[in-house]
Amino acid sequence: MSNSIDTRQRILVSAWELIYARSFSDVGVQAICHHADVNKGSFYHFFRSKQELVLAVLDEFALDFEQDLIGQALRPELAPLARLEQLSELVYRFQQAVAEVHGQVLGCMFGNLSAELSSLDPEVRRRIEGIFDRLRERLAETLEQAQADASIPPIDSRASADAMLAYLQGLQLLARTRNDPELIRRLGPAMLQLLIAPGDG
Amino acid sequence: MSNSIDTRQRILVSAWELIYARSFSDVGVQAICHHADVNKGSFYHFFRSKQELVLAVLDEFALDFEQDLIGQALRPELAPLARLEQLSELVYRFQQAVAEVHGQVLGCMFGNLSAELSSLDPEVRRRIEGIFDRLRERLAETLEQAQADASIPPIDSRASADAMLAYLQGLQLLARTRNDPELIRRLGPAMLQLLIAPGDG
DNA sequence: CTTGCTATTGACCGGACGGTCCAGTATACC
DNA sequence: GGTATACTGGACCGTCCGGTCAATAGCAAG
Repeated sequence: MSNSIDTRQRILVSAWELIYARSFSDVGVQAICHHADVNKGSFYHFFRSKQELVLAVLDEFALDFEQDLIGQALRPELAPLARLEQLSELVYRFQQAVAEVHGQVLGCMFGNLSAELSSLDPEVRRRIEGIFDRLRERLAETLEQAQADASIPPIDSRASADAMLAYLQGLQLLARTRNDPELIRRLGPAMLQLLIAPGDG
Repeated sequence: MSNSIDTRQRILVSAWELIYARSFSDVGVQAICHHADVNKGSFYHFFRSKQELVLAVLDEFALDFEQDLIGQALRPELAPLARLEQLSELVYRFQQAVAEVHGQVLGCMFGNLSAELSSLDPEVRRRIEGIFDRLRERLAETLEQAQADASIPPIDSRASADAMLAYLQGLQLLARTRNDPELIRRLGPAMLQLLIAPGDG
């Protein structure tokens, strides 16, 4: 039992690592099993299909991801705007570390999967949409707090959060395309300029 | 001879359409041939491999893409900032039209391919990097003209162009993930707020 | 009419794919 | 101990993959 949970977890971690480094289509079930030191029969004991696996991977690591984000950037003890600066810095450091390990900037796992699979698998698309929605809400809360203490003028916080989310995604995609994490360091802070005036939404 | 050029072109167009609607990995050579009404042997007469095909597709449609962009948005008769607004509007209209035809927002072909293949095929990554670089230069020129007529304060035009490019990519990716083209219409214009001060680059 | 090149056909290849099956093993509860 | 259940091992399946090949057709030049 304790071993079986571990097996399932090893599969999830292996899938995450391989798919992030390559792509969903490029990584076969066989390769995931081999990397996790598990047999195919076990794989299909825990997951009905490859598509169900990727859904489980998304659920699993979206949680970790949000925890990291809240723990390291969106910390309540920081001033609201400082949290956003910290977020951009965190994205940079993460991409930079990934690039050192893999020899390639890999961008955002969720963004990559969305680009690859959104038009092929509606369920995958919806999961990633959910992840982005929750992140948007966190950003919007932060922006509302910044408005409350008058650090920024009144804005449409949801729209602004969307703009910032899009910008961060775009930066990571561009950094991946250029294979240059420094782009994020230089341009990330401009995220704070993406405040959207309220009204016409 | 005239027929053979046509065959090659049909393959390119089919590949473009299918890969854009699905993904590179999901579309087989067989499917492309069938869609183009061409035999596999002919395919491999014109292209050494599937990877060479995708490079040819990128070269072919990057040109069309730039022509469209210059013809419809970056028109010299418009004021510099109006060109940028037009660009965002053009992106919106394109994604909206695609969504109507396909029933799904598909985002930017180049961004999608970069997300899927950048870590798998360095040559593909480099091509898309080149496409983005040329677009960046166009944006930077426009921003310099806006500075020249004092529409905007002095900025780092290359950095600002990168930021705007990233933002547009991010918007398209988010629109794809949400399957909602209206996001681009609402948030696109904020692109103009992404001016990066000169100096610390 | 022949030569030579380009374009086309479609059968064919080995291998990898996602997925199935089931016998065997470990574990937990009675 | 017995028995149900969760898990593992690994052979096996049909299908599709990217890619090859030899034969052929079309055509221009001599």
